[in-house]
Amino acid sequence: MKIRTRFAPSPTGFMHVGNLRTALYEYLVAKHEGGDFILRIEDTDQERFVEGATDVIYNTLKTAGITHDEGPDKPGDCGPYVQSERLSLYKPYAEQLVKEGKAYYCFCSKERLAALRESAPEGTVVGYDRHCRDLPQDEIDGKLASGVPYVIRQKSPLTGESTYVDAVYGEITIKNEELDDQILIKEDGFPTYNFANVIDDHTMGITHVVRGSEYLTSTPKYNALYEAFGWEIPTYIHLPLIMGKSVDENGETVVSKLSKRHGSTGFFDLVNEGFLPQAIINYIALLGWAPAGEYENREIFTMDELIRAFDIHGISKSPSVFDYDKLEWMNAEYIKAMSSEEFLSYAKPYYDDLGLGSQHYELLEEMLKPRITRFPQITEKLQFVKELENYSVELFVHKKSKSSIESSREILNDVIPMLDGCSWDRESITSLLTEYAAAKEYKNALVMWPVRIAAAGVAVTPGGCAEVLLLLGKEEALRRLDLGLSKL
RNA sequence: GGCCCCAUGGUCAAGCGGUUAAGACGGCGCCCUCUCAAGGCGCAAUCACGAGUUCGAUUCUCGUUGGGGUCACCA
Repeated sequence: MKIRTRFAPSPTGFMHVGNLRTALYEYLVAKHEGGDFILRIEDTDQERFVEGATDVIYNTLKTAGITHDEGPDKPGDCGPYVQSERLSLYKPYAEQLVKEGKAYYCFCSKERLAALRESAPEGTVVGYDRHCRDLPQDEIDGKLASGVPYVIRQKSPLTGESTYVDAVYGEITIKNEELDDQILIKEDGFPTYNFANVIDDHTMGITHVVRGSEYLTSTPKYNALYEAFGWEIPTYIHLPLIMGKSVDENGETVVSKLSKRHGSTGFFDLVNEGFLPQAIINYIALLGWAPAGEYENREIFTMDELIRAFDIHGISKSPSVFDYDKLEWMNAEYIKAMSSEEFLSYAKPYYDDLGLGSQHYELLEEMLKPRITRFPQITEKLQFVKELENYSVELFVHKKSKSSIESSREILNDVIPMLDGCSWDRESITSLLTEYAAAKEYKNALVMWPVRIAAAGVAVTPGGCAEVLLLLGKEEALRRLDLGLSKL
């Protein structure tokens, strides 16, 4: 049987990396077995409609490289793929259950339910008291006829226990008394998420339900529905949650479900900060899953490799903490592996902003590739090219290279006229400086340091002395060197 | 609070009765070096605790502790 999985986000206008990872695993589970991956939009909550939110979903999947086989924008045999367009479909199913005595009309007002909850003893939580579960038929008919608002509730078993097998967590058993008579159809006639989910998954032929572990305890309710209809229960693959780490007001480190307070958690937030979509995907693929066999210990994966290597048995059961440092490292790995063309395509906007032309591209790539972990860092790393800081003369003093004010003065004084007559290429500049050092019996460091400092005006530059001079151009470089000498 | 799940270094994690308990990120040190990186080499750091089972437990069972999840006319 062909495997079919689905990603069923609700359009909130924001794609959390946790949701993205779920989508990724759903995609991988299907594709590893040559199955289909379906996109379904769950928008039954009328109060939460967000304009343009579905576009965020499409764009995320597209830039993440997760392509669905069927969806609102890719018609298949199970459409429509938007729940709000399937509304007429759900109620008949619920009514069928009512007829069969597996569900019932409930006329309890929201006020009554709220009061019920409030009456619960301190520290406890109570569910619905099943007030309408066994109403006399004539009372039901009367209320229906006079138009009393109602919801349809599922009749959950009152005793015993329900067991199912999850592909990653194994056997899960829940006492039936823990199960509420969940609402299937809301007062507005719309299905609840749980109900629509089951109907859709079944009618769309979903074979493997992949979702977060927060559904572990409510799954028996889903199964009760499948059983009520006599449908085959899908394979469940529950995923461990993604956590974030933060420090509370007492300085204690606390771990909790990943949220905004842990930093950027939206896919596009991360992209805007300079994280590459492939790196993000690669990183989250490894958050909660470990490859085995020939792929064991491998860290860098293309999507095709992920598809080949993915295996349900490698999915972890315990929650994992999102580690921005590791993501950063991985992003750098992707940058280092880029071709020159690709690197340039990402870097060019920053070069343009700094006024660095194409004659510098090769040198810039060499300088930047091992030094940036995200492209936006280019601006800061090369700020010295754009403007010379009003630096302090103390910068010329460097203990390790033995550079001092005096030595710097002498060296700049000697070297400036020489550079003035020097051909402006890396080879020439480097040999001029090293030969000067050799002639004076100075360490290279002693002469390179002051030249670089005078040219850049900052202690840290992404490259050496010659590279800095080259980026500046002869005229500007000499102007800065003269300025530096005048400070000494 | 009831119920469910989880538990290997700071983090991601391999392990699936007998191992010197992998690897990666991060940290630290050394090398390289004009700064910062990158790269190379190396170091520190883990089986939460307590009972069992067993010739032998990180591994199996139970309990404790800790963490997470869940108890909506939200999805």
